[in-house]
Amino acid sequence: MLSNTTVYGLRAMIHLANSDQDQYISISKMSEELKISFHFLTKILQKLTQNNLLVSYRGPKGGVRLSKKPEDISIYEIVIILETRPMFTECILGIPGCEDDAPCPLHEEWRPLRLQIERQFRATSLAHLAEKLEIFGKRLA
Amino acid sequence: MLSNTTVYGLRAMIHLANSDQDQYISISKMSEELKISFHFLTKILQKLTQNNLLVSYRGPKGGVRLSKKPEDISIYEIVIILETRPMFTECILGIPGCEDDAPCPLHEEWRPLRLQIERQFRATSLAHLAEKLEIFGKRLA
DNA sequence: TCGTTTTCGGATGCGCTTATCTTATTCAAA
DNA sequence: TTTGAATAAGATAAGCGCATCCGAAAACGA
Repeated sequence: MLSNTTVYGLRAMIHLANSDQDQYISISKMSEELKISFHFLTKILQKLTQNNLLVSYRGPKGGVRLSKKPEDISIYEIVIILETRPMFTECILGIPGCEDDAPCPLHEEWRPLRLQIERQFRATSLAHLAEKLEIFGKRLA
Repeated sequence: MLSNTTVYGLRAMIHLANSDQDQYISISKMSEELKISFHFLTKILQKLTQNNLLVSYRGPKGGVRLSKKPEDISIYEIVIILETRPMFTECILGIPGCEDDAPCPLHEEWRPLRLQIERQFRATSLAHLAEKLEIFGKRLA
């Protein structure tokens, strides 16, 4: 469903939303806590930084932090940046040009499901997920 | 969402449901009409044959045909056979051991969506899709 | 100014799915 | 019985996402 890259990015973002917003969090520390390869996580967070979801800072005491409040970041934004395929628009049979007025046989069944997934992703904020992490002790690794 | 293998398998099965059930359909002919590599399609249909969704016949006038009526084959069955990942049960954050009583932060949001996808896939038969193909002239390639 | 810490970004290697190729086997018709 | 048509199955290559590595640049502290 989601690529590894996206999954790692989501976990890292949830972790950041659950950390102190006023300081930069070191990528190496995060990679240890989330059990994600440091170099790989660096690559992923770079992409999120380039797309203005994160602010980075180099040097001692450096790291990354969220560019806006966790309430204002949806997991939809993260997925769109990290996922290479257009998962919220593509045809489930992979047929080029499949649209509402030129649909594949599965189009009518798939479209509402796809839309519902998109709505849920848009409606789910990092703050919401971080809160669950706090209250219910849910896991990221 | 679905692998290429599964997508090709689905298209071929819909095509078969839309063909004469009383004769074997040649894989080479099908590969031409669906614009799928012959050798690759062969591999996919072999797997469907091994899992008793198709019956094959070698030699002249050979090919494959559906093992039961198109009404009795759901796309769920096809996906389960061809998809390597357990897409109807796996955690969307890829966290091992994520379950109802040990959920990841996204678990509660994802579970109902996943279930709905599964229900839709179980409820959609090849006959239903083939009918659309007939009546509305929907495309497979 | 120098050394240390940390992110940045390009280059490289690995592994799995995808795709192709080749040989064997089966069956029907002439 | 021979020949050709067709699937079966294993071996092999290509492509891409995954993962790693390394040097460069930036920032801080001494």
